[in-house]
Amino acid sequence: MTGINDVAQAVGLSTATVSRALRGLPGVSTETRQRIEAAARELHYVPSRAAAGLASGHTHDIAVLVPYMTRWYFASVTDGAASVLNETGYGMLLYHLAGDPVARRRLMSGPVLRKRVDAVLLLGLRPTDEEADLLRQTLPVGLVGSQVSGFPSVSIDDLVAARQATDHLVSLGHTRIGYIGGEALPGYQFATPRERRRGYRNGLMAGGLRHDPALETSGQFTMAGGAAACSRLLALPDPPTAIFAASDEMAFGATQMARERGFSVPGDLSIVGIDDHDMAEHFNLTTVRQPVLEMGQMAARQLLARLGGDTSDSEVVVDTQLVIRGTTAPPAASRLSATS
Amino acid sequence: MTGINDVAQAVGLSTATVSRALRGLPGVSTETRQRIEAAARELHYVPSRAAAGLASGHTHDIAVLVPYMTRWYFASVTDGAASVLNETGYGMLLYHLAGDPVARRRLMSGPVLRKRVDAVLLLGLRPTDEEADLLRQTLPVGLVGSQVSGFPSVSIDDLVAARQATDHLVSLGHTRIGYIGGEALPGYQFATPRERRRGYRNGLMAGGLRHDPALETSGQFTMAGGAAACSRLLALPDPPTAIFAASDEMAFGATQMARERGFSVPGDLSIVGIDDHDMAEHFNLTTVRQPVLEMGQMAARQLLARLGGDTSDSEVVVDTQLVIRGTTAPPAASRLSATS
DNA sequence: GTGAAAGCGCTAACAC
DNA sequence: GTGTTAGCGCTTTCAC
Repeated sequence: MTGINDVAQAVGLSTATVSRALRGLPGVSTETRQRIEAAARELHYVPSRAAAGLASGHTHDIAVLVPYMTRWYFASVTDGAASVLNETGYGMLLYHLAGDPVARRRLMSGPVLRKRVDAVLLLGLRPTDEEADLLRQTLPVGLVGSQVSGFPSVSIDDLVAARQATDHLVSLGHTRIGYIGGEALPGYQFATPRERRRGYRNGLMAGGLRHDPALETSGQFTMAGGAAACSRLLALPDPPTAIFAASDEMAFGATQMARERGFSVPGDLSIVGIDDHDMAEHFNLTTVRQPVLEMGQMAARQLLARLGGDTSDSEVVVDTQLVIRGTTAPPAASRLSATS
Repeated sequence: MTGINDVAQAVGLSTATVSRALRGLPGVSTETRQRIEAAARELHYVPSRAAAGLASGHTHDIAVLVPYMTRWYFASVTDGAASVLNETGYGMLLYHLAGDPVARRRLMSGPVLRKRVDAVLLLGLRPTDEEADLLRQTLPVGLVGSQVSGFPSVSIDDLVAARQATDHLVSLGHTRIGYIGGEALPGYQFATPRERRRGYRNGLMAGGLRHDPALETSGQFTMAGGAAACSRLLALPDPPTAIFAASDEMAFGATQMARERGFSVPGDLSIVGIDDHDMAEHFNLTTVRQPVLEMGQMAARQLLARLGGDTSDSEVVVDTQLVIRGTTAPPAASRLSATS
């Protein structure tokens, strides 16, 4: 394996100059720099990360911690982050923080990550206060999908997004609007499920509608869960004419289940989701779009900027947008009265 | 940050002994080992990977290269690999080899990876002959989803899987069987699309059926693509009574499209996929199951075994299994004649 | 603008 | 069973 020494000898300069030249540091004449770059390319020189890291204290790696790997949202954010990290020469170490709280504690508790990466990106996960304190002192941390003061983050306003969905249904004239939500992973306090439910309730209130607890159900953020939840709602004595599902995957399940039960969507039942999932267009689903891939990219850039010395503590809240497709319409009753 | 020296001083031993003890190497008395472990824990000692790597030549990191991050198959394999890697103390460096062939070349071409990781896992990707030669000489390489002689791999037999699906339809009595396939990413020669199509054709032949090129179409391995492909097939003058889709995601799209067009599934049209996707049960889809998560785990273990000195060159082919659910049935015609 | 030299924090021979 | 001693291949002062 060719090392920095080989390059230095090839051009008849010191390793110090080669190091500076190759990293784009100032204090190297243009001509020298070019000679060095040429030689490095010629020799297929690739610096050793271990050596560079040991000497400089920087690993050029970023850890990304995810609670789920196969859910579209997390895979997409990860994808976005990976693209900018890889482009800028950073490695992305991916950790799946599944059920195991021991692993989480070990990872989150300072030294492990500190010795391994330059920064951490938490997707969806909300650090506990204790973890927040620990991390804050050891590493730059970025959040996606949740906001914690003192940490840079990229997220949507879940309350607003839920309002956009609910308001849409209200404005169509629906008065019995069901909700399919879900719980945070035990031990992982996402704020998202809570906020979206709050948005739903606020939306009802703003529309002058009564909040009926029977219309609130859980779909566990999965398609099958959404279907089951929809099934329960439709079996109610006085079923809803519209459903707001807190994620597109649940909305897909709900839509399909409704049709399977003989309900027309949106004829008998309107359904709106959140995400604008890859498959949402295919399902012709009305939803509230969040730019997931871009959020991953932004978060990565934000973190890199921090590593570059930027100290601005930005908590970016990106806009969500109602995308009206074919699963929402005025309730049957109002259409009848409109035509009568 | 506490280093190995601090631990050594705390117990009054040399760093060499501490290093041996903490890595579980032989030649340390049990009592000493325990004292060292206690001290290390007490001091929250975490070894520096950079230093260890520089000294030993091992990074304890594994690179995982994927062509798509958000597709269920790849996310699941990655998930499986991550779980075993993380458990064993290895880091998983994830690289998204999207469209960019330059990035691919750079990564695949020896030194970059060699200086960075102990081994590489290629998901779905098939190295070109040139890449294969380069990689073989620099690093242990594992493959998932494709087989290349000389590399350990974990895959299914795509030909067999496709036969299982096709044979199922044939045995139900279908004689006009459509195929929804797809192409490999340009520049990424997966064998999978080709093999599955071959299995389809072989299955027809084995069933004594004529192969009609008009019944073969592409769904690009996406749900929307599968829907479009189904639409095309159903618009044919003499449409198929059954469709084999080379992936569940395409099968989902096809199923939904068929129903949207007023076809009953499986009444008028049977549909079978491959994968046993998370959502397959929800769609009640008949499919050929491959144990995706487990394949990721196996591949990771295989690679770790290699790093541990195991030289057996195993090309594991895991069994696939027909899972009969509710989207396949005998063709309408045969049922009519059966009751008449 | 360039070079010399001292580490970074471990591991691996080799000695005892 | 344990200690000593060289490095691993870079980066980083500090000189010049």
